[in-house]
This record gives sequence, structure tokens and C-alpha cells, in this order.
Amino acid sequence: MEIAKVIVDVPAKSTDRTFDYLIPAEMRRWIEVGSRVGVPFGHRTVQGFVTSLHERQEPGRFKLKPIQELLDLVPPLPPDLVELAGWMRERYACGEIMALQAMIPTALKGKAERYISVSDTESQAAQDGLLLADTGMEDDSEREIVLFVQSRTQVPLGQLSRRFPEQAEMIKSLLRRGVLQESQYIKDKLQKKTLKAVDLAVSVEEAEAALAAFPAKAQRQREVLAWLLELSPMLPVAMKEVLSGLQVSAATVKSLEDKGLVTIDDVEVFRDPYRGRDFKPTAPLPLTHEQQHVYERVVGQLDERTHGVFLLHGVTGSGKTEIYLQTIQRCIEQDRQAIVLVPEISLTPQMVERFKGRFGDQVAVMHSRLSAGERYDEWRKIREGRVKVAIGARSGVFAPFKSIGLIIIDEEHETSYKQEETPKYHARDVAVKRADQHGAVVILGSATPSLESYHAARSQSNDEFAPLLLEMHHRALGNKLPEVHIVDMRNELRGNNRSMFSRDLHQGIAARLEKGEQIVLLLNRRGYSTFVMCRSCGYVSTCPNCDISLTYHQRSNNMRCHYCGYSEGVPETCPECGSEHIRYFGTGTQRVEEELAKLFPGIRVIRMDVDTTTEKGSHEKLLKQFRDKKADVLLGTQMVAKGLDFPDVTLVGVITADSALNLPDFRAAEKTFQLLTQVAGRAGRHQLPGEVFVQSYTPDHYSVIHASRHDYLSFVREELKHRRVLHYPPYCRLILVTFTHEQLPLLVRLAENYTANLEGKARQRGWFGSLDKFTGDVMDVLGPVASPMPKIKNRYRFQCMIKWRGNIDVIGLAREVADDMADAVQNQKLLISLDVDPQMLM
DNA sequence: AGCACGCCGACT
DNA sequence: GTCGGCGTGCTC
Repeated sequence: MEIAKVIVDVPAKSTDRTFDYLIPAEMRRWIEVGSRVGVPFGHRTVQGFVTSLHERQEPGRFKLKPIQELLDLVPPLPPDLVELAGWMRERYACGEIMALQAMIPTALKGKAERYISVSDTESQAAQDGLLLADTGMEDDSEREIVLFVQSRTQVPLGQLSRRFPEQAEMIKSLLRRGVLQESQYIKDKLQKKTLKAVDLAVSVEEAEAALAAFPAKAQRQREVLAWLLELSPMLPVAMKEVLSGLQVSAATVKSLEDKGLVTIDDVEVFRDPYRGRDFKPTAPLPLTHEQQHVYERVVGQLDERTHGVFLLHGVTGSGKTEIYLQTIQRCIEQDRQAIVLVPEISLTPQMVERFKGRFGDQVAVMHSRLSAGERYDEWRKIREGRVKVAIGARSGVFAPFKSIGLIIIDEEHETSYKQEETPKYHARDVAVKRADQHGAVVILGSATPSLESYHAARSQSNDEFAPLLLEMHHRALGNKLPEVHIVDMRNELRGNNRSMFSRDLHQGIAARLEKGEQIVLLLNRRGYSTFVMCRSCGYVSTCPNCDISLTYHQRSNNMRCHYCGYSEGVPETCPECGSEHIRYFGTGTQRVEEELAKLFPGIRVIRMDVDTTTEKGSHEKLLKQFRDKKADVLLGTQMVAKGLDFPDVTLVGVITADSALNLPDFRAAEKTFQLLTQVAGRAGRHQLPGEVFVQSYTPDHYSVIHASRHDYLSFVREELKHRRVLHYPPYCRLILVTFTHEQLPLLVRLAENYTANLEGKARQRGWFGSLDKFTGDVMDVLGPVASPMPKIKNRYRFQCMIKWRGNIDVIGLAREVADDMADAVQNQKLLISLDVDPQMLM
């Protein structure tokens, strides 16, 4: 194999194809499909991925460039992932390189670094005994530069220009004249984690002697040395510990090093985020009848070793996790590996503990809280076959296992499985595709399956997947689902209760406090203000670049834009009218916390929201405190609704059930139903019976009512009716096309242009029409209109929505029209982005 | 995305 | 007369 086709790391439309390279003879044994390479590309070196190998050069092409370097001995991508990237390119209308990059840890995203060395002819001359001066070097500083470079063989360009900041011109001239030469190598972002470690450089006896003879005035150094001697059997010790243990500065230790008494070394630390933690081993639990039935169906499919998808609809507490664990066990016994995807937010220590407890160190865990290096290490465990199970959020679907037997997607309905940045993939769909490649089984688990999945299971008509529906209606421990009361908040207002707690919820909390039982309070975050508003004139601080309201950040005590990061101070008086009645409202949860403290003096509250969980491990700490009953109330946003299991929680309160219902999103009802069902499931999971209060301003809404009755089926029936009438998924598919440009009038024209072109081409193919009037294969375009976020980072935004159904390549067409336009329109400042199957319509 | 090539304004 | 502005075109 002499030729490699390579996808280069240049994210542009015109480079979204393979480029051919010669494989140098010495690399032939090592280059494989999936290899990461450095290749010359134009006038620079870029990273790329080998996607196929070929015997010889295609005729008609003149001289190919050779691959410059091979970046890893083992290709970071197995061939099935390379193939999957090609599939993603079509499915999500993204650049293939974007798909490939999404599959590997960011630590492996290399960039070319420029190095300077003395040119070959020049070194040859030096070897031949000629002086550098003979080659026309007249200036002393020129000579200094060349000698500097020569003395260290190769110097990164950045380092050289830092060393000779005034001589940039001279360096350029030396390069031009060929005295110095430049080469580029790909350098990984990864830095190995090291720790400064201090050790004695001499024997204990010598050190003691040195200590005795120490100059009296170097008191601090004496202390350090004495301390090190005391610790001598346990050396080396981390520099950090020396500094904090003795309250000395690094300079003190450094002086000891200069004296030759101690050494300070960089020691590589192996990162294990769960190091030092004991996981209680757990044995498989006996299964209930329902569980047994589900287990047998899945295992039957596993044993066939063929592809199959199951939608596991089980009420909260029905024991889905135990099914996951036992089917994974079977999968491992077949010598295949398993991937478990969970939403980021519920990738809690509780969850990890259960898997680590059952499978021990055969488990790799990947989540966003890990540092880049930690993630890379976990990823390597998978790639090198040292683990059998990978648990992770969305991107875990790319775990580079050799032979996958099972992919589990827990809380299948969660929107976090859809990546909002390019590549805008949905982990559920990717999982199904990947399982198909491997002949593997997929389990989609949820108490509230997405309408897409449920409908696909019921109608068996989806092209991409038609899961088999498995249901569990009962809780594994036999206890009942909690009783849910809907509280009509309009009555509270009429009853002159202006508090955010209804009288019922108030009483409920008081009762639990008395009995020493625990409470979970959920605040549906949206709808609560975190912005500054003037009460006199209604002024709201907005971002000058993006036209959206600025959010108040407590930590930095300033106002910040979510989209572009712009920040400014908190205004004291209103910039518009000068009024002093300008107020910010703390985050929603803060307000609730304050009110709780007022109503129930002495109440112990743990607040969990973005403000209190940014620090690493804080999430875990807070939950542990609550579990240890250090608090009466766990108060939080969405993150308290998912997957938590506390035996003493008997009351769940939802402060505002319906704040999401007013959002302009066709999934608003579905999301409300899911959230209410999930949070209700936190109550009464063990011996004590649970009770739930749902406060609502729209208590008659079907999502609230069906959630209160734990009636998924009725909700789905009603919701599907709406979707069918309004032509929304699952009765059609959507593509959201967003256009951005600095100039509004031009943007509008171009967006209209796009929809017209798209419509024209669709007509030619006989696809165009209203979804109302036509059955079967059809597509329609809505818009263009201004985006809900009409301006971000000084760029205006317009969008149009494509609705379509059937077996027609609308994705390909939408992309084609976008590409044609970008070609035709001279103005490159127009950006068109496609979101296939969007989750957020904002 | 870079980076070089190429064709028009303000300076030694 | 040149230095350098950034429009546009290419990268195996």
C-alpha cells in the first residue's frame, strides 16, 4: 500500500474531501485506516486522518507529497469509527473532519508547531571546518542567533523570537538566505500531568551533617531540611506538601537544590479520577417477573449476536439500572464490550458507584468534569482493551471498543444527547448506527420515552430504527408511586398568598421537618429572572453585541452575556432614567432559599445550581451531605430531578411546574411532562411513602394532569394528536437552517434567496408541497424569519425551517443548495448552518 | 482555516 | 518610486 487518502484538519467546505498522499516506505507497516498523521498541505503542515489505503497512485495525478509524520503507533480510530464519520457527514450535513474530531479526546487535537534549525548545507559547512562567518555573516548578533539555534539543534519559532525579541527581521533574513531553515511538526495539546517532587540529593547521614553545619541565618532552609530528614523513609514528597506543611516558599526549597542537598523533579502522575476510592462490590439482585421478562428478551437478542433495538419503558424505580447491569454482565461474558450513555447531569457518583461496584476496574468513566488529561487516560483504557465497560455522556457513544455487544442509553428522552455544536449529532441515532455496524443490541431506557422513540416502536415505521417496546409498570421494591397533588397557584393569589409557597406545600414542609424526613424542591429555572431590571422604566441591561439580556453572576458580581462572554459591572442606578429602583434578582434558587429561611427559621437547605456546583467534586459533596442528613431540603434546578435515590425523601415540591410551557417550542408540553414525572419519582422510593406537590398556574394542562397521574400513555396519545395536526415530529422531520451575516438587509435577501432556490429544486424533483395536502414523500419550507436570538456577536441571524417526511434526500438537497449559494455569493461573510433534527428551536 | 499571490493608496 | 492594505484562490 503506497497511497493513503487523508481527511485534513481544515474545517472548510472546499477541503471536506480526501487528499492523496504517498506513504514513505518506512511508514508502510504502521499506517492504517484511522491513523493520525501530519501532512504537508499548501504551505504548512496539518493534522489529518487516514480514511483508506490504496495500492498505487490514480493515473493522471502528478507527483504526490509524502506523509510527513505518523502521530501515534496505534491508530486512535478503529476502522468502524472512520466509516461512521462518513455516515455522520451525510446524516448531519457536517464536515467529515468535524465528525472525526468529535470521536477522539481533545488532547489528541494536534496543531503544527514551527521549528527553526540551522540549514543542512550550513551544518555541513560547519562540519567541513568552515566558519559560520565564511558564509557571509557579518553581524555579531546574526552569529549569536545561529550559534544559539545550532547549540540546541531545533528551536520552536516562538521560543526563538522570545529569546531575540528585537531581531525578528534578522531571523527572517537568515531564513530567506537559507542559513536557517524552518520545519513544522504536529504537537499534541496533551501535556502529561506532572508533579514537582522533592527528594534528598544526598544520603541521610550527609544531610544530617549538612544540617548541623548550616548557616544560622538560613532558618527556613534548616526547617525544610530537618522536615525532609524526618520524612526520609517516605521520600520523595510532593512540593505542594512541603510548601503547605511548612509555610515556606518555593524559593527556599530551590536554594536547597542549588546547594545540592535536595532534588526537585517533575514526576509523571498517572491520573485516575477515582483513585483511592473504595467501591463496595455488589452482587446481582434477584429480578422481579417484569425485570426477568425484559432481561430474557434482551439476552436472547444478545445471544443471537445480531443488531436489535429495545425501547425499555419502565416507571421510575422499576429497576432499569439492574437490567443494565445484568445484561452488561452477559455481554462481557460473550467477550464483547458495552457502552452506557447517561445524560451529563445524571452522571452522578451514585451512578458511577453502581457500575464500579459491579464491574470494578473494568469500567472507564468519561464526563465533562474530567480534565483533558484524565479523559485521555480513560479513553486509552478503552482503546487498549483494558476495560470492558464505558460509561459516559453523549460523546461516550464513540468509545473505541473493538467489538461492541451492547449500547445502553439511559434517560433516552434527554435533550442533552443532541449536540448543539457542529457536528450536531444525536447520540441515540449514532448509537443505533454504531450498534448496527457491530451487530450489537441497543437498549433505550426511560420512564418517559421521547415521542420519537415511542412512536417508532408503536408504528414500526421509522426508517432509521424501529425499536421493540418492553415495559415495566411496577416499582422493583413493590412500593407505590407517590401521590401527586396539583396546587392551583391562581387560587393562592386569590387567597392573598403572595409567597412562592402554596399553603399546602408550606404545611407539607412543616410536617416533614417535624418528623425529620427529607424534602426535595425543584425550581424550573426558566421564567425566573437573573437579569437587572429598572422598576421605574423597565430598562433591562442587554448585550451590545447580541441583543439579549445580560445575566447576573454572583461569583464575579457582574453582568455577563451567555453568548459572547461580554461583561460589565452591575449598574447602581438606571442608565436610562437615573432611577435608583434598579434591582437584580438573585438566581431563582437563591430567592427560594431566602424565602425558606424566612418561613422556617433554622431550616437546613442545600442549594444545587450552576453557582454552587462549578467546582470540581462539589456536586458530589452536596449530595453526600444530603444523604448524610446534614440538611432537610435539597433545593435545585433540573439537576435534582434526575436519577437520585434518597431513602428518606418523602416530599417533593415543584415550585413552578409550567414555566417551560410558555416557551415557543413544540416540545414544551413533552418537556414539562418529563420533568414532572422524573421529579415525582424521587419521592418515597423506599419504605416511607412519598408525596408530591406540583404548583402550577395552568393546572388544567394535559401535561400537568397526566404527569400527576403517572399516566404516560394518556399523555402520549394527547400529545401525538397535537403533533399530527400541526405536522411536527414524529410525524415529520425538521431541518433548521440558520443564516448569519453582519449586514441585515443583505442577510434577509440571501436567506430569501436560499429558500427560493431550495423550493425551486424541490419542485423540480417533485418533492415540494404542503404536508397538509400531500401524503407520502414531501417537503415544505417555512420562513425565512429572524431567529429567536436575532443577533449574536454582532452578526444578525435569520432562519428557515424545512419540514419533510418520506424516503427523499432532503438533507442532501439542503446542503447542496447551501454550498451552491456559498459558491455563487461572492460575499464569504455569509454563514449557513444546518441543524438536522433540531432539539432547540431557539 | 491559513497562507501567498496580487493589485491599489500613503509614505520614505 | 516602495510598503503594505486585505480581496480571492488553493491546498494531494
